[in-house]
Amino acid sequence: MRATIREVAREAGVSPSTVSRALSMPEMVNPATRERVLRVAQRLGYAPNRAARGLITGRTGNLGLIVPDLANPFFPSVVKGVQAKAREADYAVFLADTDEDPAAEIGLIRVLAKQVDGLILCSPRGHEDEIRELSESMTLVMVNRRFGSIPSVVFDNVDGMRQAVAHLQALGHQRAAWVGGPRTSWSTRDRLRGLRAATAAVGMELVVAGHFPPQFEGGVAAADLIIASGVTAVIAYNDLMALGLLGRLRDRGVSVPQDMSVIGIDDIQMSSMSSPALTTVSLGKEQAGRAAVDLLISLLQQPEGVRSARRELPTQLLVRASTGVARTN
Amino acid sequence: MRATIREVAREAGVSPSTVSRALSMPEMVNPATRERVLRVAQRLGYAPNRAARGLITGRTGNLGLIVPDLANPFFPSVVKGVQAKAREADYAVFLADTDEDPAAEIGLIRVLAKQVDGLILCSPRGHEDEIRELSESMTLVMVNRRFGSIPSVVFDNVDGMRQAVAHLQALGHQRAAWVGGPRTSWSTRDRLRGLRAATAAVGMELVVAGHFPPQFEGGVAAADLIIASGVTAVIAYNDLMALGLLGRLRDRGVSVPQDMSVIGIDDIQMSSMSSPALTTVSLGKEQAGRAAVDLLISLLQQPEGVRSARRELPTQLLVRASTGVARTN
DNA sequence: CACGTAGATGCAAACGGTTTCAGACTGCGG
DNA sequence: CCGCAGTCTGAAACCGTTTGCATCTACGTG
Repeated sequence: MRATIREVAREAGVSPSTVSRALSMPEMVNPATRERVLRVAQRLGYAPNRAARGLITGRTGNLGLIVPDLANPFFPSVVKGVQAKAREADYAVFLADTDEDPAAEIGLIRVLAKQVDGLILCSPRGHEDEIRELSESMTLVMVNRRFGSIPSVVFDNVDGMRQAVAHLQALGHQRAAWVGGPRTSWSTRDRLRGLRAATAAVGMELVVAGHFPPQFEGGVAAADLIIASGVTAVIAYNDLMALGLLGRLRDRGVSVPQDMSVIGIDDIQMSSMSSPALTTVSLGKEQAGRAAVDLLISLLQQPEGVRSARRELPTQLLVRASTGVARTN
Repeated sequence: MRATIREVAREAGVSPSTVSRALSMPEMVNPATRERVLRVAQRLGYAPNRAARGLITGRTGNLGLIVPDLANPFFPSVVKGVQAKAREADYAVFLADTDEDPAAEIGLIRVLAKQVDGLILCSPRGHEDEIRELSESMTLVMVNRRFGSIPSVVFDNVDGMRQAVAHLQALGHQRAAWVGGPRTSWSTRDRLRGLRAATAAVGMELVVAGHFPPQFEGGVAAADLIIASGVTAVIAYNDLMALGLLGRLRDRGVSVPQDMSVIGIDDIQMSSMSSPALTTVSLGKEQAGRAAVDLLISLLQQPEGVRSARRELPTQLLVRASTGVARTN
């Protein structure tokens, strides 16, 4: 079927070793023969079998990427970034979706681990101990989570929350609510931490509404609590939930932004299309994917040096139509 | 690092061949030894190296999946379906995103082809000849496209369009417009074909607005043409475009559904969240992904039999708030 | 002219499995 | 006691590469 290195060798009148060298260590072979080999390889459409190569080199040329839920538009964006960067570096990407299930996550990591050089865990929900243990037997990078010395790419949630709070304060809000995401999500904790710091700094009161599924429905479910709490502004764990809030608030006759200001996080595409358009803390999602691949590849190339590295990406508040001057009673 | 078959063999006091058999042809080995081997394998955490196995068996246990654009929510859904089904069948999935670029598509197919047993091409934009040629050297399944005898999974666009037109007719519409997707998309042609048949059958006039990018912006761009055309209803190639239409219509002061009815296709999540909520032709996206994997695996298992197979999935009109009784002048 | 050296190439082993083939062992009938 | 069939098992070849080492050639040098 496909040409093998032996056929190329025979056709070019050299040994397989020479073909191999002509392709991967060009300076070790006579320019004339190299030229001849390359031409034959070209003609036969030869490309080395990566599995066979991986067998001996111990490197597969594959990356693994694990995400909690592709149905949340945040993740496809990250995947796109990973994909693009990996392709540039000539890596292929294995993708797995855990459906927000920590157990499935660990299982998938285990099975994928054997087929890749490195793994990117996007917003992993698994237990710290398990991830830490895995990180000792393979190189992995986390996105949207940080603990221990495991390499990671995260967003500057603290600054993002600071911007959001500053915006609300400028609009005269004095009490704001936080609608949290999954209990197992690191970023929900990190964001809440940032929010606490930011509200405390400006003397704003913060009402914490607890944990909800990180989906549209989660926002819908949280809305009535928010209305009852008497705040004039609400910040949601992500845009999907913020949009859910928006929907339910409208149904309840609470007009946004006159009666209530709503801020999301992520800047997914549809948040610019809602009505009112959603004010949100924008994250460089594709950029995070690319950064994770960068980090992973640099770790793979390091002989056995620093096993730790961290990147923190900036966040930016995008003011749209869902925030306004606080209602004064 | 990881246990090899030889270590298991030594530990269990048998030869590597026996270990191999104990694992993959259980009935060929004495129950007692098999038991012993399995226990040792379990204890050592042994799992066969798939690359090594693939080298000799010629099967990698991997599937490839190529999509035009993960940023369009249609595709993540399909990916999810593929992913889930593949995992059940113990296949790992390579994912690639072509960014709607036919050239990149062909390139990615070529590079992925060598590392997988089969390939799923979702809404491929490439040229028929190239795909046909590729299909001869490997097993592939297309989703959302059909030509020649290449195995495929498609939606029953004709019936979907029929339902949409029937709905519009019942509301009294006499002139409707079609906003097409990419020229290279098979389904845009297929849908238009269905639409032509359906409108002709009921004596409705159809205005074809041409081709637009299959994104929100494409719908925005098409909106003014639609308004100018004087129709009372419009059907868009996909929901993203329909949402773009909705947005621009509102900006232009055209109220939906009083002045204009809008129908999308795909039933992506956000179409139920827009205002007004979008009437759309719902497609079983995850189901399509699963069906494609099913098909692919059955093709792989066939000794060399029928190389062709087709599945057509039903479509269903979902009436929401963006369609209403035709405006009477 | 003998010799050391450097550059280019080939040989063969290795990677971690699977599979063919043949041999060892068992139990059984003659 | 021998032969035979049947069941298990092990040795070895193989998949397609890479790579350490040996070989060979040609060349410059003393």
